[in-house]
Amino acid sequence: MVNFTPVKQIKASDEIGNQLRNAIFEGKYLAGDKLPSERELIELFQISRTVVREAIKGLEASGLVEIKQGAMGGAFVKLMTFERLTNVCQELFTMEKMSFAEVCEARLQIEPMVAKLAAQNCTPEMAEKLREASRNEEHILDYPDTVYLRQKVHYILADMSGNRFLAAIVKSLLQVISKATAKFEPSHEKVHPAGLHDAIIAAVIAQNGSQAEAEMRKHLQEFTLMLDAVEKEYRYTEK
Amino acid sequence: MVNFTPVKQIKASDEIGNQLRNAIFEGKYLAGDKLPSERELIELFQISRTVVREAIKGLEASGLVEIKQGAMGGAFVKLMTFERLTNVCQELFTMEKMSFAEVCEARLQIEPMVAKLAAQNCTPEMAEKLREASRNEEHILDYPDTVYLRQKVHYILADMSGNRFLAAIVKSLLQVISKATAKFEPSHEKVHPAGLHDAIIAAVIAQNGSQAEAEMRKHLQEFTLMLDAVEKEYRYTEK
DNA sequence: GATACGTTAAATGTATGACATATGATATTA
DNA sequence: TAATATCATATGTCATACATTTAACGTATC
Repeated sequence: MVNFTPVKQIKASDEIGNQLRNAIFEGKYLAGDKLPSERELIELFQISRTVVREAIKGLEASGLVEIKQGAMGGAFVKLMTFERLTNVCQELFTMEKMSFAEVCEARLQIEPMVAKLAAQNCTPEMAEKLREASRNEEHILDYPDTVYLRQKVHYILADMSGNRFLAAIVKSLLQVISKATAKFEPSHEKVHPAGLHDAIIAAVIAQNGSQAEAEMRKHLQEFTLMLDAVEKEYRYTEK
Repeated sequence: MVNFTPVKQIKASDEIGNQLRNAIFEGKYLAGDKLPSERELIELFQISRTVVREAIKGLEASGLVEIKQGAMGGAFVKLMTFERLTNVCQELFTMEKMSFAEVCEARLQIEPMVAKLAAQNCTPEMAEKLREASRNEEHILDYPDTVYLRQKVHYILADMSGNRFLAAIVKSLLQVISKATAKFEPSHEKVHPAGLHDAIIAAVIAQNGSQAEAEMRKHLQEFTLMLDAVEKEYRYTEK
C-alpha cells in the first residue's frame, strides 16, 4: 500500500492570512507597523484583490490588525493585550459554556491566591494606591463607573501579584460578573457597602500573605451571598 | 453647549458581521445551523456580494462559523468550545505577553486547588479512570503522544473539578507548557518518570482534599525544577 | 504670516459581472 | 445494481470600475 497523503485544498485567502499571521507572530511586523498595502500584497502574492482583502479582514476579525482608511491608511498591527482573553471569557459565558456559579467559584479559588501574592510583593507605593482606591469607594457616579470604583481594589491587587496571566484571569472574571449582574443594577449599599475591602487591604499592607488570602476568601463568600439575595429579590419583583 | 455626538461611519461589512454575530449569540442560530447563503444575504441586506463575503470571513476568522463549499455548503455555526481560550493563551505566550515563569507559577497556584476539588468530587468510576491513566503512563510512543499520556492524569483531574472554566485554564496552561518545551524534547525519564502521580491519585481517590492539594503542589514544584535543569542542559549543549 | 479653503493623491470600501471549483443529488448507462 | 456522467447549487477567485476617507500640499484671503 503506497502511502499517499490527501492533498488539502487550502483557500488562497487562508494561505495568505496564515503567512501574514505568522509574520506577525515571528515579529517581522511589530505593534504599530503597517502591513503592505493591498496593491503591494497583490504584487507580492500575485493574487486578486478580493483574496487579499478577505485575508486582511480575517486578521482584523481575529484582532491582530486594525484597518484605517484614507491616505496613510492600511492594516496596522495591533498591540496584543489581555483584552482578548477577557473577550473570550465573555463569549464563553454568553454561549453558556460556563455558568455564573462556575465563574464565581473560579474567582473564589483564584483571587485569594492572588491576594496572597500581592501581600508578598507589597511596596509603600502600592500600599498608598490601595488606600486611595479604598477612599474613592465611597463616591457614587453613574452605574458603570461606580462599579469600577468598587472593583478598583481587586484590579490593583491583581496587578500586584506580579503575574500577568493570573491578573488577566481575575480581571476577566470580574468583568464577566459585573456585566452579568448589570441587568438588575444591584444597589451598592446592599451588595457592596464601602469599606468592605478594609480588612484585605490591611493584611496586604502588613505583608501578611496568609491573612490576606483568608480575608479575600471571606469577602468573596460574603459578596456571593449578597449577590444571590439581591438576584432572588430582583427575580421576585420582576415576576 | 449642545450635546452633539460624533457620527461613527461604520463599515457595511462590520455592520452585517455584527448583526449575524448577535443573532448567533442570541441563539437565533444554534451550533450546526446554516446561515443564509450569500445570495440570500445579498437580498436580505440589499448589499453587494463583496460585503457579504467579507462579513462572513470575519465570522469565520473569529471562530464562530465554518464555511463549507459545494452544494449544501454554506456558513455553519460552530460549536463554541474552550479551545478558543487555549488558542488565546497560546498567542499571548507567543507574543511574549506572559513569560514561561508566569505560566508555571499560575499553574502552581491553580492546579492544587483543582486537585482539591477533584478529591471532593471523586466517584468510583473516576477513581478507575485515574488508575488506568496512571498505568498507561509507562508507554512510550512518539513524542507528542507520550506527552499526552503523561498529562492525562492532569486532564482527568481538571474535568473532575466540576468547574469547566478552571478545567479549561488548567488544560490551556498544560498545552502552553508542552508546546514551549517541545523544541528540546526533554526525555521523559529525566523530567517526568512514570509513577510520579501516584501520591496525588491516592489522595484524590481517598477523597482527601487537602492532601491532594499538597501532593499536587509538591509534584508541580519538583516538575518545574526538573524542567529547569533539562532546559539549562539543553542550552549548554546547543552553544 | 496665519488661517481657511480647495485640490490632489493614496489608501481602503463597495458594486458588479464573469468564470472557476467543489460537492451533493440525480439521472443515465453498462 | 453499481459505476458513471450530468446537473444544480454553493462558495472561491478574478478583473474592473467607481465611491469614500483622509493626510498632505498648495493657494488665496485677511
